[in-house]
Amino acid sequence: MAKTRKQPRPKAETPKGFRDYFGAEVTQRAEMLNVIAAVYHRYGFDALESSAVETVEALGKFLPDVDRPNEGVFAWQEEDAAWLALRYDLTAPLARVYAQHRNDLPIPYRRYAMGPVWRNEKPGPGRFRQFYQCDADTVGSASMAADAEICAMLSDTLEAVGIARGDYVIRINNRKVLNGVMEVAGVLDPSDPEKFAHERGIVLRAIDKLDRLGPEGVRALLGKGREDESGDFTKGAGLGEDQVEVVLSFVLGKERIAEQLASIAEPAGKLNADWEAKYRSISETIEVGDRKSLSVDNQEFTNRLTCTYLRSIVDNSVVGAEGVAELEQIADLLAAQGYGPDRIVIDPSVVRGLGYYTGPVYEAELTFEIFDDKGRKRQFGSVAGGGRYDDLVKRFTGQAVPATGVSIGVDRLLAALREKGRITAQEIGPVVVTVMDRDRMADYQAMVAELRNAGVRAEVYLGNPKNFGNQLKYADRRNSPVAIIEGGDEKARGVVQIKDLILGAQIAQNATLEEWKERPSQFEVARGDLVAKVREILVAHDLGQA
RNA sequence: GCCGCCUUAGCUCAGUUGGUUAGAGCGCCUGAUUGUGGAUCAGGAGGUCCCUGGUUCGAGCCCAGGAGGUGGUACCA
Repeated sequence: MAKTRKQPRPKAETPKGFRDYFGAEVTQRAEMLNVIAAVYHRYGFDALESSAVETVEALGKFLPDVDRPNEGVFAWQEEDAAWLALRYDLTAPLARVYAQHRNDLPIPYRRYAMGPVWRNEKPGPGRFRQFYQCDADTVGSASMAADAEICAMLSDTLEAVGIARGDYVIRINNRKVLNGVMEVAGVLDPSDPEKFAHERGIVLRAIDKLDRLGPEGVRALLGKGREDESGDFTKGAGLGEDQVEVVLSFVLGKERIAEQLASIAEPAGKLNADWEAKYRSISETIEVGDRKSLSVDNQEFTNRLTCTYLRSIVDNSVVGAEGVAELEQIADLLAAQGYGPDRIVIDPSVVRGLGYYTGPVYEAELTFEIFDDKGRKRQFGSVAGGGRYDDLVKRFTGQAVPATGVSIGVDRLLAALREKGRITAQEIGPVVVTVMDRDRMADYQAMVAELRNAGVRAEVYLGNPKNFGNQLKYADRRNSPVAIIEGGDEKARGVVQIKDLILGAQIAQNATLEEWKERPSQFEVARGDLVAKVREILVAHDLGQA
């Protein structure tokens, strides 16, 4: 016989950056998507499910001067030479859908969308190449009310999925204010927008890193550059000291205001008298840094204060002043609905993705502390973000269409809730009906059918029934709450044994072998009472409805 | 992309100046118990020491290159 060449076995592995999701991970995500969608829907947004594949052209991801798409997208070339790609977010597809169907869609068009997106990037801890997003956007409204509404909705959504008020904060900034600051700092010339574009990029990225690098790190990046611990040098924006100071006074606005509140003896020279009078009155009644202790009136005041402060910086810039006015509008609209700075706060250090945003930008951050396996403190970054992008649809239609929206990173949010202990990845298994007599399988199937009809998750043990112990081990591994036993004995007497596995585990914690062998967690009931007893146990463990 | 660290059993990790047959804990399997999971006890299986080459009488250990992982940094529509 000819030797058949052994084919090398394929290695069973998930490609790097991807992962498999099991049991509770899948159901919990689906549940979370439902909760989020329900809030979006309640706010008047319509569902939209668009194609997962887009033309690279529609995504706008062709590299400049090259006929190849941007790395970072999963793309491939069709035989007719067209490039297709997996979507990398849900916003670009929305712009395409809106442009394509605009004659049939209401204006404004409000839609929500959810699903996986793909990015061909270096994966990191908690960063995958496929992940779920859940977006809501309003296309065709330039009103700040649209932006304020998105922020309010984001707040509601986070609380709906189980993030307690005070465990998160939504921070708002405005790209126009940022541009105003750039103008004042001399890195943006309104008459020549292209000039200093490179420097502005560095400045924006530097601001984005305030969290990680601190004020001094940002200062270095704004100036000559910064060397990190590994000796790697990052070139800075090369700003002069005065310029750096302007940007920093902006970015650190939140802290500066707090400082000023703390020391009434050192009022800020730049701020006007009106402001001083107000802050004098509130600084006597609040603990600085403890936002929760502010009364509602004063909370509202915090955002006003920030606006006043920002205006003092960008006073000489037209777009800057416009941006501040927009922020004020949003803050007022939110305050009128009762969303104060304990939930939504104006924070000049928010920059966000830099790309297509043209006005207000928002970011939701979780504020509770979590610890990793090694006990180190870790911070959860942002779990949601968004903003106004008034130019995205224009790429298709040539007409400016204002739009604003938000995107929630569902997987990160889930991970956060798990780490917080709000939900456990452990899934409760089904009730397991054990098989004592192989030829009475029909009896066992009948039991399981009764349980299922009563709405109880249940299954018959389908493995090799020879070793009875293994059946209970199986139930244990499945994290089953209850096991059912009906041997010849019980059958003859018309009863069944019902084993409360959760109670059993609890008893075993500190029971002797003898006590355990007594089987205090096992109950004998009449065959007819099977379903009732099982439900009773489930209810006792808070696992089912009565 | 750049810099550092790491790679030994399913998992977490020991492993002496380079020396015979490479270890532990946990997990897994079997039995004590063919009708009782998680406890206890006894036993057992499980290894390309990341790969390739080099030095050496001899390499898990030393050297070179490569791969993979990880941390930092950069980029991220």
